[in-house]
Amino acid sequence: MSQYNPHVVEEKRQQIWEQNHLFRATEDESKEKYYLLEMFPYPSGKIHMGHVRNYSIGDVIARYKRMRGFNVLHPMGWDAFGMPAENAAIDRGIHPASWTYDNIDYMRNQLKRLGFSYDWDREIATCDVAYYRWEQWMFLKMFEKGLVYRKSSPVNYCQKCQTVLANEQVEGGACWRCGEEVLQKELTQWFFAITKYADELYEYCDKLPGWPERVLNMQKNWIGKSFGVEVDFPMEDGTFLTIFTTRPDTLFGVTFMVLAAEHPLALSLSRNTDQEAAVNAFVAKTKAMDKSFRAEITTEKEGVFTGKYVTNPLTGTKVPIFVGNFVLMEYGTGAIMAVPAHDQRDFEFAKEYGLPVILTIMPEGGALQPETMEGAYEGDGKMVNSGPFNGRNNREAIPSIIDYLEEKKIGKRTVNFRLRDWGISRQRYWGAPIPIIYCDACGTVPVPYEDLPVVLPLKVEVKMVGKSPLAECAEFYNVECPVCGKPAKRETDTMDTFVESSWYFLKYTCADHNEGPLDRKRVDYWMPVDQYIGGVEHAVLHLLYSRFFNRVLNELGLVGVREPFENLLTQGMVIKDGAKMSKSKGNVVDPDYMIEKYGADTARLFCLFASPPEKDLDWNDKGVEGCFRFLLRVWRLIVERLDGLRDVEAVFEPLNDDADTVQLAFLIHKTIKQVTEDVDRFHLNTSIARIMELVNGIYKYIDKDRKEEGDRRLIRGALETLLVLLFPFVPHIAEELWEMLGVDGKSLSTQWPRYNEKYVQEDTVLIVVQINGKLRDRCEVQRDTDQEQLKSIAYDLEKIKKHLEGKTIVKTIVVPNKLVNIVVK
RNA sequence: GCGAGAGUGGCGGAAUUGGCAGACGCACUGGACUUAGGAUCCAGCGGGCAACCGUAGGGGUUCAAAUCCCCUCUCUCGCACCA
Repeated sequence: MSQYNPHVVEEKRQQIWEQNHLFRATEDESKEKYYLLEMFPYPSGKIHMGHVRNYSIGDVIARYKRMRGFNVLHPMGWDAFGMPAENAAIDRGIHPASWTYDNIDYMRNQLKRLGFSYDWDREIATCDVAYYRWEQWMFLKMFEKGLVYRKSSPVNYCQKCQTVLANEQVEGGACWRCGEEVLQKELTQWFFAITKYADELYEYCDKLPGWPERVLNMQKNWIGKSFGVEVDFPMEDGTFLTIFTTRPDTLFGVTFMVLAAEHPLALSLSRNTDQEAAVNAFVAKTKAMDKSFRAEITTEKEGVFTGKYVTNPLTGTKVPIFVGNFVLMEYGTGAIMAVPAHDQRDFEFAKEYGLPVILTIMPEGGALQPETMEGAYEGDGKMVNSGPFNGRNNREAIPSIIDYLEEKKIGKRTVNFRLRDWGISRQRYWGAPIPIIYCDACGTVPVPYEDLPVVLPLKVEVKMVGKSPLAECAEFYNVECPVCGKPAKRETDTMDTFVESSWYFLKYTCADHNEGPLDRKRVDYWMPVDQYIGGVEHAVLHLLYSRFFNRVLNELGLVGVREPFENLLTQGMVIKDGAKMSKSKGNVVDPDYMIEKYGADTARLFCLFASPPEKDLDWNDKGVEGCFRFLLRVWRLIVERLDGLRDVEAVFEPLNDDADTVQLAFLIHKTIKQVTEDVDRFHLNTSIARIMELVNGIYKYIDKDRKEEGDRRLIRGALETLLVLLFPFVPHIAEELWEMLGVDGKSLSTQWPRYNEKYVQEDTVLIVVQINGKLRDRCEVQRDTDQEQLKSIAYDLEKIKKHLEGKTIVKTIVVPNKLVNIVVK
């Protein structure tokens, strides 16, 4: 009898798959397509368990969908530009390109050894010129449409990575990649106008039922849509100070105004007044303050009077204008109306500077006094001190207040977003060059389409100098102006690597297409992605950028759909000893080691079985061993009985009335049903549990020596079913055993089994008998026994009789085929 | 602070709709086979001698609640002076 040797089995199967190009996808209008995508990895060196998990989940679905008859696209590639390649170059003197391509070779081999069913013919690496040249093309198109622009503004800067970061790449004031504190720097940078799509990106969150609520909330939160009103407060010189507020119901309580230090009026208002020196000093001090410190909620609220006043357009009251450290120039108009009675920040500021507090909302049944308040009242209630709106509920009054403001031309309805444009300039080498030329005479000139690609030069010394290494490469940046022919300079910044990942899913659909950016016909065949699988860490990065980019490409006529990802599954992290697996924590389990010790099938099985895909997975070496043992058990189940089963023809129903035999038939069909339903809703862990139960059931059945022909045929049917169900999860061992069984003319991987309704529902059902909702007994009865009969059966049970002694039956609830509940007093 | 999600045996986790709580696996205990067992097989495995009690805690709805509602606590994640 042959031993289970995963290495031999896996190598053999993988060779066969590769030789036969089994996972190659071709566009075929006659078949229903299914585009399954897992987030592509960064080629950092080796894959980690998070990858194994992500791709194991994906592979189950890919194989399952193929077995269900779908034309499946399941591609893989490399998010190959980025900082670590440069760091390796600096640390070890290896060129980023060779470091990257070596890693890709190694990791591709790892993925192949895990047996994932990718169409490797469509593999892409984003650092290939053939890829990024079309990104440059897209950049130029966006430039023409005004969707990419250059401006000077304060940007996030990581000292350690020596580059600018997008807002989405700053996590709690620190660099998302290295954790270094992020500084603010005034720089001229390129931006993608993602804010033009803010509203649509926000509103479509409600049209993505296939996405996890959590991710949609994070996106909505990030985009930050808020409804309010812009109100013009007249100033003494006849101009207006415009503010944005979501709380027009507190307008009557405004006692002062606050400008951001960066507000254009901050300095000009006090010019040539007594307050000038104080304001100048305050503005200088505030601007110099570290942004993350300034944004700290606990930072004390400070400000200075500008010497000027505005008039409250509703009350006619004169209120002073301050410059304050807690107002953000980036949000709204950079100026606020302050209502200390109903906003805690304003309250603190008012207390500090002795400003009045006017109450405009009274809590239900309350009697707040401005003099005795210890904090702002931010709840709802009845409006007071509010002229015509007195007595109304503040929330309900808001629409009519805004109507009133609009009518009087004091204000207008406005929607404000938190989202900022996406800064994509990176002062780094290993990225796609931005196809722009600066000419003293002609200004900013896009590289002509016929001059694309702007190839990233390989002969560049990579080092950390605070600017792009390309800025030191004269052959690169010295060019002729495409317009006037005079000497000009190339842009030396490269694009954020998130630009590459914003459209890679489109490139897969037509990876070999080089005559243009994308082959619309093939794009439209495959798009949208039916199922996307990846980590939740990209909820507001990649997943938001991609939605934006896809819209732009849709408008450029390159894609038919507006939303790229129909369904999204965010898998949990891999945890060990209470912490995320990571090199720095020293708790990593190396996939190579797992393959070496147990084989790919075991590694995959454990990742799938130990927890449901969307939850964190707690790594457990003993659990891995259990999975290996299970595969051994399956192996033995078949191999030990091969001789007696090889020439038997499978049946999937009992050929005699033997109770055990009938039961086995039921088990087969029930397992098919449950596994199908569970895989369909991504309950992969319970699918595997069901299959384990099937194995246990088969063992139990064959425990009694089954000599009868009919019984043997059913065993054969059970084993075939088992292997087919196992195939998406552990394809190597399943296929190997299938071959050993010698199933003529039937392919394991093309047929997902169907269950027979007849063997899913038994003729008898177990009825639970409760008294006052507590389980007292059970009994087996014929399916669909009528209610009255059920009642009398229940009353007749010994245990029930005992419990009923001396009690009065109030009523009896009968749930057909399920339970009887007797209510007694 | 705001928003979202979660809390079930020693552990990972089951329980489409309110209807047998703890499937499946790990760990553990006992036994069988064995020169040996870290292999395999069999049995047991929430607590309690029991009646009973048990899904973070408290209240409610219901014939019936892990599941629905309210309050409290704890944890995780995201955003955080966003006006």
